[in-house]
Formats: sequence, C-alpha cells, structure tokens
Amino acid sequence: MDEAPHYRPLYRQVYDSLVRQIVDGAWRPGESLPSEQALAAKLGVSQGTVRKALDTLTVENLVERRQGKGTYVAEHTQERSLFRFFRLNNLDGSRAVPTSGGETVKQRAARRDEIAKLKLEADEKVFEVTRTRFVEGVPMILEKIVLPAKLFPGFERRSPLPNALYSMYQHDYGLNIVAANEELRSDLARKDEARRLKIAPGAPLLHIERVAIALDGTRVEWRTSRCNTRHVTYAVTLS
Amino acid sequence: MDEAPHYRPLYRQVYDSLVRQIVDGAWRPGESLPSEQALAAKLGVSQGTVRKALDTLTVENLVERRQGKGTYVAEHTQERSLFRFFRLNNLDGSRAVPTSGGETVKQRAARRDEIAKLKLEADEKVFEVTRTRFVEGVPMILEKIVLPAKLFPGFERRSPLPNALYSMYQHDYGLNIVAANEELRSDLARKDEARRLKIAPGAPLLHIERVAIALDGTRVEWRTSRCNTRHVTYAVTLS
DNA sequence: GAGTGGTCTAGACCACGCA
DNA sequence: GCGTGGTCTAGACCACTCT
Repeated sequence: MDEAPHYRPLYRQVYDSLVRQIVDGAWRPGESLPSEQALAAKLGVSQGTVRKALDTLTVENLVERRQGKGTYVAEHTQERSLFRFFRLNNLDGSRAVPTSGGETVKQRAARRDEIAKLKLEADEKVFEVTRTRFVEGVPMILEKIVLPAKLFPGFERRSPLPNALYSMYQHDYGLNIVAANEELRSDLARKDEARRLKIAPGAPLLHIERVAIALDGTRVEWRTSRCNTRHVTYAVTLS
Repeated sequence: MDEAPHYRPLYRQVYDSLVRQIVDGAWRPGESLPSEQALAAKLGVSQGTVRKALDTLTVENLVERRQGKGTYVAEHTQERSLFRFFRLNNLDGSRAVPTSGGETVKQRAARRDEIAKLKLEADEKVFEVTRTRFVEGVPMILEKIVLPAKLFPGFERRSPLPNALYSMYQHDYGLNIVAANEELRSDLARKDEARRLKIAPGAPLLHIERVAIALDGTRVEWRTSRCNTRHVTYAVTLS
C-alpha cells in the first residue's frame, strides 16, 4: 500500500524544500536566494541538482534568474501582475490598460456558494469589494471580489485600494497568487448594470468568474467580472 | 548591427534541427525518434545536450517520452486534441463532450478579413465549413471554419468530416497544430442562430474566434464559434 | 577580477518495458 | 538481460554584472 511516486528524485526534494521556504517567507519577494553553489553545499547535493530545481521554479514563475547577478523571488509588480492575469485587449489587439473607481468594501458572513468556492468553514466572514473598472475613461467592467476575512486582517481600513490587488496581497499579506481558474459565459446586462456601464439593458456582457490560488494552494479570492465587450476582447493563447 | 542572440547554444541548434526534421516528416506522428545516444553520436554532441533539446520539445508537446521505450512524435488523437483545444465544461465542472452535425463545405475566394487573419495572398481561395456542435444531444455551438484551400487539396471531397479536425489536419495534410490564439466576447443571438440553437432571438451567446497555428508558423484555420453558455462554460487556467 | 548563472561534457547508476 | 529514458555527479569553460 505504498504512495504513488514510489520514490522521490533528489531535485524534487530540493524543489519542495525551496518552495516551502519561499512560502514561509525565508526570502521576501524581490530578494535574492543563495547562489547555486551555496544551496548545493548546504543541502549536500551537486550544483546540477539544485539547478534542475531552480529551473522548475523559473518555469513556474516563482523565481527569476539573471545571469551574472543571482536568483530572485518573483515579484508581482503592477505591470507583471496585469500582464499575467488581466487578459483584455483592445479591438486592434493592443493590451487594454484598466483603471479603477467607485469602490465599496464591506464585511459580512460568507454565503453558501462562497463557502464552496473558497473552501471556507461554515461560520467564516468575508470581505466583499465592488468596483468599476475603466478602459480609456469608459466604464467597461463591474467587479465583485470576495475575500476570506481571516486572510486579510485590517483590510477594511485599506481603502482606497490599488489598481493591481495581487501586488498588495503579496506584499502586505504574504499571499503569492500563482494560479487562477476562470470560467466564462455570456449574459445580458441587468438594469442597474446597464446604468453603471452606460449601455442599454439587455446588452450582452461577458461574465468572468475567477478563483485565485496562492502558492500553498489557499483559495484567496473569488472574483466576478461583468464586462462590456463592445470595445475589448478577452484573449487566450493555447499552446 | 548584429542580430539579437549573439550566439546560439548547442542545444538550441539541436532543437532547431529536430523541429525542422519533424516538420519535414522525417518521422511520422506516433513514430519513435532515434535514441538519445544515437542522436548524440550522429550530431557529434553529448547525450546531455540532446536531452536538453528533447526536454524542450516535450514541454512544447511536440514529442512524448516514455521511460524504457523511447521518444515519440506527439500524435493528435481524438481525445488529446479535444483535451487541449476544446475548453467547454458542463456546469458541474465535468468536461463537455461535443458531437457534430449538419455540416456544409464550400469553396470560394477569400474575403478581405480572412486574408488578413490567415495571412493569405490577395487571390487565394478558401474552404468554408459550417456545422453545429451538440453537447449531450442539445445544439450548443454554431461553428464557421475557414481554411486556406492551398493547404487542403481535395478537402471538398472529405465529407462527412470527423469530430476532431486537428487529428485529420495532422495525418492527412501534415499540418501539426501546436498553438492557437483565441478572442472571446459576448453577443446576442440573431434570428437564424436562435432557430438553429433552439433558443430565443436576442439570447446571449459567447463569441469565440480562433486562429490555429501549425508547427512552422502557418496559419491553418480561422474558426468562429457562437456558443450558448446556458449549460456550459468556457474554462481557462492561468498559471 | 570575483562571483553569478548558463552551457557542455563524460560517466555512473537507477527505473522501466520488453523479449 | 538489454536498451531506453531518468537521475545525479564533478568539473570545465563561457557570458554577464558589478566593483
């Protein structure tokens, strides 16, 4: 009755060890890790084995390596974060740059669907953020963001929120968003939505739901975006 | 005024050489490549260098490696092709399995937008395929597929078409689809669409446009799907 | 020049598939 | 038992960055 792998390669153990240390904050985002040689010496393996682990971390966007300088814990800067997780393009194919406005933040008990989506305990509280996002000054997206309150102490006092939330999650709460699952469908604008987006009721909206996942697997946010795709499109690259 | 790389690593040259040979059909899909040792000997490099090139090919889904057996040119089987390029899930999260019906195929001159999207010459011809796709017997998607005629000799005589076209492109025309760019937006069902999908006119439809790209960069198809997302959602995994 | 990551080699041994 | 890919090592040299 053994477990699946039957044997764990050394480089995999090195990888796991490094991930755990990054999760625990042994090195902050933007800081450099020890050199390959140093890591190899400390862990008692060859440099090549450390390299293989670091290469995997690089592919997964957890670290960045710069020849001649060192290996750095990846940082969610404003631009990088947008580039990875904001997928809307203008009709000419250029990347749309969003701004935010009209936000509200409130704390309340989690609802049943939120408990399921975010894997919460039954009695947990959440923060609900709503805001409008603009592209070139035009209201384009209505966002609702639900966050587990226990992960974000003091969040209600942080208004106004920055445009790129993931950067804040990382720096202020140690939550490193590394993956997200999205589901898209088409829907019609309700009356209140139409008013806020300055379009006709019943106009088509792209409905996007996202669950964002941190390095350790924690579900950090459930975001619902309702987007007027008259002037932007959602871009996906399959490969 | 030198070119960008300034120097091309050996493993990169090995990689390029292997890609070229796969494109040229030196080994057919499903066939095995020579062993690492054999390739290393033939190319006059070490086994490790060949391995690095093969690892890259593996990540890009061009080959599959099986320990104890060998390295095989990746094959677009029905299931694999669907898994990679068909992104619709049922509402419970399970993968929707489509079937196809009611197809028409015609040949005609390319229109201006098609010339731009598929990078055609001005006077080229295209095949236009239209068909309906069903999920669990219910009409769910209206597809229009535009193919450059020069890439698909005799295509008009192939009806009825298989459900998974990319498998056919690969085996019958040597066109290996390795990437695709998609753009999504929300739209309303026109009258004729509503009739064919058995929904109300003005119901919301997810509009998906895809340009599929072969191994050598050729644009092989421009596909427009108009999908009723009442019972399915389009899933994206960002990482 | 010192220190870092990037490339390349040669060789050993392990895990797997198959005859 | 043989051939394949998978892991791991030790060491050499190259390219880049900074002092």
